[in-house]
Amino acid sequence: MAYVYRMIETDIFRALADPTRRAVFERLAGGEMSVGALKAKFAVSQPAISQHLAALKAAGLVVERREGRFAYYRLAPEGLAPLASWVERYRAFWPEKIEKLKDVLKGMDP
Amino acid sequence: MAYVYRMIETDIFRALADPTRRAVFERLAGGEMSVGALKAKFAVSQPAISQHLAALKAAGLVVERREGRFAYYRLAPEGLAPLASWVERYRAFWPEKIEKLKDVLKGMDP
DNA sequence: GATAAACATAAGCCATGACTTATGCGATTC
DNA sequence: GAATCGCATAAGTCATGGCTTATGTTTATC
Repeated sequence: MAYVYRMIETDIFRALADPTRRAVFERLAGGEMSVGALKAKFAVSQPAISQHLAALKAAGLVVERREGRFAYYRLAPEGLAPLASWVERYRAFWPEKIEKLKDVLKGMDP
Repeated sequence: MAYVYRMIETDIFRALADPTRRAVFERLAGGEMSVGALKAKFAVSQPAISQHLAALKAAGLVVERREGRFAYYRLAPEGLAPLASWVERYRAFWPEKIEKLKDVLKGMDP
């Protein structure tokens, strides 16, 4: 009976822990993309992209849309909800000034 | 010149991706703890705990306080700021109703 | 000052992960 | 309908990760 419940947070953290895979996720923030178009943006093989997408999909972070022989992937941002929730839980421990730091960091990112 | 800049997000995601290590972090939310006290809460060896703490510390998620031969660790919740910032960036993509889902999830966690 | 306690570090083991090339499979094109 | 395209899956390789059992190292105890 051990380990009956998989922790979705683990899947999400793991999916986003790899820099390439996280970059794929971030790319998709620009809009829906086919696997081939996505592959063109990275220095890895097509199977590698497919494998990353499968991991992101399993974590609930992207969704697939089939159209003929093409597969289009787009963000499933609601998949981040458990992650946001997890972080939120520890926001209670933050000193007030951290809120400002967070805003600064937000501004820093492209 | 490649890979000069380490991504702090990667360290944070990686640190929290392991269930045991994340559990250690969550434990520390209950308050400062010595390594020995922490070890008593988990079914792993003392070196394993020390290694997890080292990873969390390297990611900026906990801080160490030395007192004689004891080492006390406590949360550095501000270390979550880059993570919160990262999530925040994609909150823009969320549908409105997700905010409610997040609250539900928050209520579910112990 | 020798012993023990609390913790960190070293070294080794085994599983997993991220990548590759090779292959399969449905959809299109000729 | 044979060849090609777009993608997924299989299989293999190499590096990394998390764990273990030693082995320090520093501080307290006798």
